[in-house]
Amino acid sequence: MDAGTNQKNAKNDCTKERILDKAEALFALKGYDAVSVREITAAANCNLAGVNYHFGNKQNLYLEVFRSRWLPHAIRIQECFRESLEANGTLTPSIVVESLARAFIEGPLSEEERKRHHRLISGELAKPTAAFKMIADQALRPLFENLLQDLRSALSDDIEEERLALNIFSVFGMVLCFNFARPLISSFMGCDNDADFKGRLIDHIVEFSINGLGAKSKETRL
Amino acid sequence: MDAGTNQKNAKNDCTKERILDKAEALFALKGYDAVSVREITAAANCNLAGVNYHFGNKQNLYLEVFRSRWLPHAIRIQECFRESLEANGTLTPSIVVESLARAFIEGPLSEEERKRHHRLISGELAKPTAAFKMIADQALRPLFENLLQDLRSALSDDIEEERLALNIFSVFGMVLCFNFARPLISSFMGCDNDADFKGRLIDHIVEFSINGLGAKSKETRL
DNA sequence: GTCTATAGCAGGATAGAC
DNA sequence: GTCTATCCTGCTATAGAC
Repeated sequence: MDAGTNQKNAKNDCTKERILDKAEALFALKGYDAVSVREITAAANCNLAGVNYHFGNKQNLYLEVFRSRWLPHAIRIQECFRESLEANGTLTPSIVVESLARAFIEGPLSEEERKRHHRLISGELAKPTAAFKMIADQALRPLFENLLQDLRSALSDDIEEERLALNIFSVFGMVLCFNFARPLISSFMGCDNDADFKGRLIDHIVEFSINGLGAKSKETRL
Repeated sequence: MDAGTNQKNAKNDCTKERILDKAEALFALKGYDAVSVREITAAANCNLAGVNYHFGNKQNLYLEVFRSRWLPHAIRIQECFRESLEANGTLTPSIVVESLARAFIEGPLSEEERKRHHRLISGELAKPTAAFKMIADQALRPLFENLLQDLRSALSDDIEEERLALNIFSVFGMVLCFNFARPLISSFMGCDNDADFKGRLIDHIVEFSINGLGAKSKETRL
């Protein structure tokens, strides 16, 4: 399928990398406990013992999937977000929200990559494992801190810290939910889950959020 | 712990019910695949064979947990929501949103029940099994259809159907995310996840949503 | 670095006594 | 309806040949 032609793949498309690829796909699809090492090695077309040789045990393989696959994808998404902010120049609330929504819903990843990425994080949010601390420290919290700064300068600066944080989680919650429950949503709404729907989704999130955020900059009560 | 004294428990607090109770708790805590039948029967203080005798197999036990535990809780939450709507008389957007958020975040369930309830549905949203169809048909879709009606009459009635549905998912997404990622959120925000925080969360959701919704009734473009 | 072979154990499920 | 005893499959992990 993936006809990698660069030098890196020529050497790296070895057993270890194939195992990581298949492990990522299977863990995303079925969750840690539902996937066996046998299933992974069979899919990777290598021997059962390969996982223990390269990663020590199944747990470490799972962690390595997050370290070497999930995390780089998260960083690409966040870079896409920041590039969009910089391309726009001034920070307005709607630019921040639209850049964020677009990076996560359309973003730099392929559709398959995006799906795997979100299924992996969904699993960790639902039932955190050792991988959770890593992704919280290295991806989620830095993003949260950046968003705090971005929105603080985009909104009036007398906004209460807690309200600012709740605003971020509201926007982020919408983005996450629309990603992770999108099949349910398009099924209930009776429309296709295609690129056009994604675009309308982003428009909606921006519009909905700006009004929610916007009111905060006008009022000083509480 | 649970000193049930009514007649129903006197007869029903038998092996079958104990298995269901422990299965609900364990499936919520660790997910289907990570829980063994041995673990459940040990917790329920009964024999290993009890699960197969009463439920046929592990899958059916899981389904029965949703049928006999999750679904009744979902119905109690929705009843709480509708009672709140009726107690308020006229349907305004803020009454609909506040009633919804309150029913799901504070609601009629105990803290433990609520936690189990949300962990079970999170697991099904992340990795749907046969239980998903049941809860979608019998709980999620009816709630969605009711909310469509409620909000249509609370907002201007020339609102586009898709926008109405997206509004519902936005509000619902915030409620779900604040439930299911609340430990993460209070950790990032550095505040306790107590009753007072829940109250502020509900206020925030209402305020944020009303501004997001409100704009829709003013504009007719697109 | 990759393989075969296997140890050692935990899983779901069943048969049959009580 | 509950128990014991057991089957058998599938799992992770390891030892050791190549």
